[in-house]
Amino acid sequence: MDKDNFQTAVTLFRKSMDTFHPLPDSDFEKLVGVLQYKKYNKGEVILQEAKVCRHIWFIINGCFRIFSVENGVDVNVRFFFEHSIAADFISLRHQIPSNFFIVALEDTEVLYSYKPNYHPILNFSKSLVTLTSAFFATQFFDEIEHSNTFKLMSPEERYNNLLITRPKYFQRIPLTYLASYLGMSRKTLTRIRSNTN
Amino acid sequence: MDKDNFQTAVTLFRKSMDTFHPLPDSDFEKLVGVLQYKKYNKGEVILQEAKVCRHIWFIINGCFRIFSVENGVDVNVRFFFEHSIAADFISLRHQIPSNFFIVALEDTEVLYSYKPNYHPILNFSKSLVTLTSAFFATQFFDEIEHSNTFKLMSPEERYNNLLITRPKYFQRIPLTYLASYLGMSRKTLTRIRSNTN
DNA sequence: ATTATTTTGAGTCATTTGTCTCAATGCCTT
DNA sequence: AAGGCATTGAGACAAATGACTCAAAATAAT
Repeated sequence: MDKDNFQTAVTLFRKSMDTFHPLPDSDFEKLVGVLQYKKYNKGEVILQEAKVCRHIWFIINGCFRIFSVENGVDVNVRFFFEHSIAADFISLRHQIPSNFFIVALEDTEVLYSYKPNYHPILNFSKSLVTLTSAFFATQFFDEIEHSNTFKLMSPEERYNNLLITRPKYFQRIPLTYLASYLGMSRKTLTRIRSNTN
Repeated sequence: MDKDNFQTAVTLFRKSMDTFHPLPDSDFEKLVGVLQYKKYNKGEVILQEAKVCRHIWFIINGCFRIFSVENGVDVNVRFFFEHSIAADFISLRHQIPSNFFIVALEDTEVLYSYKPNYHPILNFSKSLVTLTSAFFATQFFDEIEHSNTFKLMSPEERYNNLLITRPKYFQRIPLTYLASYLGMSRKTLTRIRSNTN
């Protein structure tokens, strides 16, 4: 039943938000008021390139990938797993057309919200602003670490680093997709794996 | 006179903070209360590798580079110019030893602050939290764009992209340093610039 | 279970990139 | 002005990476 799914999802959502900053019940309830529950099938398109990203998704279970198509080839720039917040953040923030597709990599359950609905709420209380700030800070630090890998590490080191820091990626993301995420061709990734294995 | 320098710097600092979020005078004054003025000479070490980053710097004029030394070679991961906020943000946030050096690339004037002094203030009012949030959001978006270049672009495209988006870098940063920032060897950068093989 | 589709590993060959090196140039200091 | 250091461009060669390809293996669909 979808109502049950929604309640379970909201519980998970709160637990996840608490890791950024614990909210008073009243603030959290305001947020919940603008959330909706939805299921996507594997392969379903969540955001189309050239469209403006107007929603934000919290993933209950499953996975999204965000990628752009360069000369007919998918270049995956990021993956979103359960308990994380997904969007094209740049398109979402500035309400400009996205350069990317977002597609479900697995059957995926989400809570999602429409920007005109949730955005005013994020500015409602100091707690909610603090939550948002902690979210962006965390994302920023992750992204620094990620972009540093391209300067500090060889392809093989990036591979080994990902194996250690994100082992889940190798269980759930096809190597073809991981290659572009690691900034190398599939051939290079295969070479690294056959030397290391 | 240093007192004049401080006042000029504070005016510039306020203008810069306003681009994130305009603060009430009382909030801004609280911030100013924990700021100090300082000049660094070109080549001066601001942060030592393995030390914890306990300060944050606002650059009035000049430039810092942040880099790590890999097998005796500097790998520059980022540059900080005037009107921007510099630190090893990860070391600063978690108060863990830094993997990087920060060194002045030019004679540089800064306002700076000690974390135990400024940190409580950033949580003092909703406006200050909003400012912080806007800062992290901006940094996050910039870092996404930057890390995407390594997946979406060839070395030559990254070079041309930087030429367009950050022309200042080419006027003030030696090519040797830019090469590592662009994730390529100096030889490759030279080849691209002379368009030979 | 059978068929279709996706994913993967690997071979060949061309291209790109890196390492090491040296000399020319430019900049800073005295 | 002269000497010293930093920066740059480039040659020679080796190593790494990518494009194209095919077949085997794994997965999904009927």
